[in-house]
Amino acid sequence: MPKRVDHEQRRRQIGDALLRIASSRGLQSASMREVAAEAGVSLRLVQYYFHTKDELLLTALGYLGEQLAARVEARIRALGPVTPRTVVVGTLSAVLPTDPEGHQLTRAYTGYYALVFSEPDLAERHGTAYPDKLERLLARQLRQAQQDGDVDPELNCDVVAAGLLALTNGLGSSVLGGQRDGASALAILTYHLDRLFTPPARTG
Amino acid sequence: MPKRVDHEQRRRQIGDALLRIASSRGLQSASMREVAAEAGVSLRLVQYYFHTKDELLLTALGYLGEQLAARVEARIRALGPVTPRTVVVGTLSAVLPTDPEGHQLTRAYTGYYALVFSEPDLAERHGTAYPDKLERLLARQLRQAQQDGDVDPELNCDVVAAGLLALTNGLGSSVLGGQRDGASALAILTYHLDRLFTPPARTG
DNA sequence: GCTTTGATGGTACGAACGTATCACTAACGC
DNA sequence: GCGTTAGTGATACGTTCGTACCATCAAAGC
Repeated sequence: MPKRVDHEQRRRQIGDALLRIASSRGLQSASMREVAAEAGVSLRLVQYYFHTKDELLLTALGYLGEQLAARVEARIRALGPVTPRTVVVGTLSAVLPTDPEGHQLTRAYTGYYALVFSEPDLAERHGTAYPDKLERLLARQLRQAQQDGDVDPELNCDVVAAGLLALTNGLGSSVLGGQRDGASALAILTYHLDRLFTPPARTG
Repeated sequence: MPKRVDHEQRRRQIGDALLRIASSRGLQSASMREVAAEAGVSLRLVQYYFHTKDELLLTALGYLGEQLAARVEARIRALGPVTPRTVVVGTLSAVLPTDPEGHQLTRAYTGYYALVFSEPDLAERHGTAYPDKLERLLARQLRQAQQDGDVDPELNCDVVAAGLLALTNGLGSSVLGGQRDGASALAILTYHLDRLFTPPARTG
């Protein structure tokens, strides 16, 4: 055997190069040759570690998911004590492209989202359950907040959670589309979250 | 001169073929050859009426905008008397993929949205002001509703309008992604609109 | 009636893509 | 120490793309 190279490290290096391209020039500019150049390796190397392009795309998508999960977790922890409100705010604000990392994540995810339309079978080989899980987590936190008296008990948590996630995704799209910047998107999200987490002022 | 053909009609025929492909197989499957086949004409014809592919894409995007505007207008009229509420509900529900036409529109728009990431100069040659105009229209209607006493006067209409549009776009994306169907997306939108258009129950 | 010109068909060209093939290098097993 | 094999390089193949080129046909102008 030859040089004994760490395969996982090499795969990460190449997968990260793909994600970098996806967030800068767009995912569909991420050809095998472009990825190889970005990673500083030869085209053959990319083929060697990923037998096909679909395998590369799927693997990189996995890395992207890990990145996002770590970002969400870091956000929540940075918000101090873990309460339903901090979990919801942290999760949603982490998804928003408010900083370069968020921008990169959103851009890459959008690229994958668009890719599914042309290659629907790609989604089947990858658990698309991620948004569903996020939605259920948000709904659970909202129900807890209701019990804590921080959210109007008459609200339908499932519907509100779905709405919050859709709102955040829509805001992210508008930022990527250049319609507004990350700060104002975050302000809009915060406005709605503040309204949500204020108990109904029944005394006027 | 030869057959004296109606150019505008031919351009529509070809542009509509592109939009059909965009909503069925995805916009990036809409090659010049595919469009020609879908329109039932030769590749040369497509080149004749659209000197370049960008011109075809831009023209078809214009047709798409007209289609959406007509749909929005029809929705509002179908809701009966023109009030701020019917305008807001009609506009947002028209954008949602609740029926085949809405599905087609959303799919095509999503394709264009994704295209802008790889060809940013394409957006510059096309007034991207459409979402902004929609947002301002919604904000105006909300302010009117506030004056009519149908909406909490303490709400920030600009922020709420932006939120509603983002919510609707996010819901549309989730439908296209197969996460939920158009009916439940409409239910979520309606839930939030109902909450918005109910004056604050200050009397409990 | 011939010529000009708008409309159309067929096909070729160069580039980029994903993938496959062939050749070579260097380290480990025995 | 030498053959086996993991790792790497260069390049070729077939396809698809946008676009360009050449030929043809038919209607209008004089």
